[in-house]
Amino acid sequence: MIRDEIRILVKQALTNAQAAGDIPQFAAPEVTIEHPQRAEHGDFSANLPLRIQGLAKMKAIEVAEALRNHVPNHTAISEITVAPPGFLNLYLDPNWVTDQIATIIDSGSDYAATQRFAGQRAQIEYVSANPTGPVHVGNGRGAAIGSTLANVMRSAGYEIAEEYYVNDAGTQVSIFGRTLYARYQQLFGRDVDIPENGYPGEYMISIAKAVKEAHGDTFLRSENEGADPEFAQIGIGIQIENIRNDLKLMGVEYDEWFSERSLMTENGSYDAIIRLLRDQNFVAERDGAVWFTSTEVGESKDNVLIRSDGAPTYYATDIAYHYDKFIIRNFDRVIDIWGADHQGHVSRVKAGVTAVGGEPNKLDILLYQLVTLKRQGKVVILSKRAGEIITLRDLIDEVGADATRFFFLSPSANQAMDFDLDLATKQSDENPVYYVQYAHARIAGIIAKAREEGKSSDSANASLLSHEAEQTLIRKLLQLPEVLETVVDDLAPHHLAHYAQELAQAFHTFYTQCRVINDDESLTKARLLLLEAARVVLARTLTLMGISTPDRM
RNA sequence: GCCCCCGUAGCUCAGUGGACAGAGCAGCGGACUUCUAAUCCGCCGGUCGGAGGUUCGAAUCCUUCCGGGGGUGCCA
Repeated sequence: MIRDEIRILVKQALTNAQAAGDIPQFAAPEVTIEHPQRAEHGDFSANLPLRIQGLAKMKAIEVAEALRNHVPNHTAISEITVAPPGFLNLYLDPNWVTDQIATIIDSGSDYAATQRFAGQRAQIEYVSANPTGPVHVGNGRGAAIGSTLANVMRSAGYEIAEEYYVNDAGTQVSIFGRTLYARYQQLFGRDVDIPENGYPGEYMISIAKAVKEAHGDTFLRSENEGADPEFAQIGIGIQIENIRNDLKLMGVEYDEWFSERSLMTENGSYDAIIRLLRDQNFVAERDGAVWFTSTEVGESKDNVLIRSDGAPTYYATDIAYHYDKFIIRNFDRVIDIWGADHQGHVSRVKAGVTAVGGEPNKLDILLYQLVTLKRQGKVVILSKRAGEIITLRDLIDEVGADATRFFFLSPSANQAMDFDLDLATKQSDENPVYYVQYAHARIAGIIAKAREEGKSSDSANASLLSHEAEQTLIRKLLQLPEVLETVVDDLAPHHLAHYAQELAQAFHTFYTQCRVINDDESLTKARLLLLEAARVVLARTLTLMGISTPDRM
């Protein structure tokens, strides 16, 4: 990308200036190139002179002058200026800019893809909500972040496995099973109550009905007997299918639904990590429970692996799961995306991973802050225990999948988020996602009309595109590679949502100021060419976000 | 108590070492005989929570205080 080329030019300028004796010798720091806020400061700027003025024992402005004289020629750069207190400002050549349109169109749906991480396998685990109930709104945020990050990382060359960890073992599942069995018995006329800490939601009745439909009274036992152990798993299976369908509404589909139970059966990772921890004397028995003495590896406290009732904790199976990710499947990189309510779990999972032979620096745990729903300015309480919960499916029904994803994607992950249902529904015309999609629809409309009129971009002369709005739009198109790099390096997909709005804005401004189909045949051709490039980049941006690209609205 | 996240325009948020701090919404004023007005243009709006410090330069880094959220289970 052009920013990288400019970075090399500036670095070379320093080397040249030092070789020429205009700047003293010293080791060059990392060169950073940025976009100045103000257009009169150029397309790119380097603050290197300010950074090295101390090393050079020169005034920054003099360093800048010396550097400017030694920047190698490059077809993309038409002018370099020095600005106080010591910036080097670089201006793109308008003809080089218009030449890039063809490159963008040629790349098509691969535009801004790179091979930066080619050959590396990364696993991204996200949502992983308990299969004991519906996915709620907060899980939707994880879904939007995770699937977008997966898309963008794939475009950077990673081979990505998207995965949902199914907590189909443990305490919550047995409570689920007991609740479901009570509902199941009720369907056969028995007067039983759901357990005290059970799941009161209506959906449990639906699952019970589904079991009854598929299996009849097969699972009905005598009154004072508990349910068949398999019964809960059948219910869990049904609920997983519901979750899969709900997430699919948002365009989220996984490569793997990984069963927690399997770790303790055919997978074997659970036994493996217990053995590994024992072999290293990281295990102690206290109060009838088995503990990981994680204080020995720097944790603030020890953690239980096996409860006094013999059941493994979530923590133990999570270590086993990560053992599977790192040791069995040997991923080069693992990214877990969790809600901030799991924040206390981060450090001890890393400690566990380290203790069983994984490399904690290959594990990134991306936390997103919690989502609160607001309706009529009031917070809607979200709880599986409360009678009325708003599920992800409800939200998508109300708001639509595209707006849901865009809303979840817009704020940075570590910003707590209010999802204003009134804004997202009643005032949906003002929703930014429509602004972006409308730009795409407008482009599609013009291209279709041009085709009807027999006009095309064949043998267009792009250098005619000298209008300020045209140049601004093309320069914005050229920024997508930079945005994607930031998204991957910072694990911050929200930048894509902001870029999408900036891109749409550049287009709408162009649309207003520059009529595409006009009396000047060669200008029409050139602008149609620009439209094709804009469509490529806009579609690419929306597709990476998992948002549709309507041709009309 | 301790740990994590946040505090930027009336509201929702970008910006996390650079130039005069930005956008959307809201408010005010303009622009449709034109390829979609779900649009565009202009105006208004800020002690970047407070105070110290580091730096040529701080919304950004450090310290401390205040305020909001989350965590601190033999739940997940």
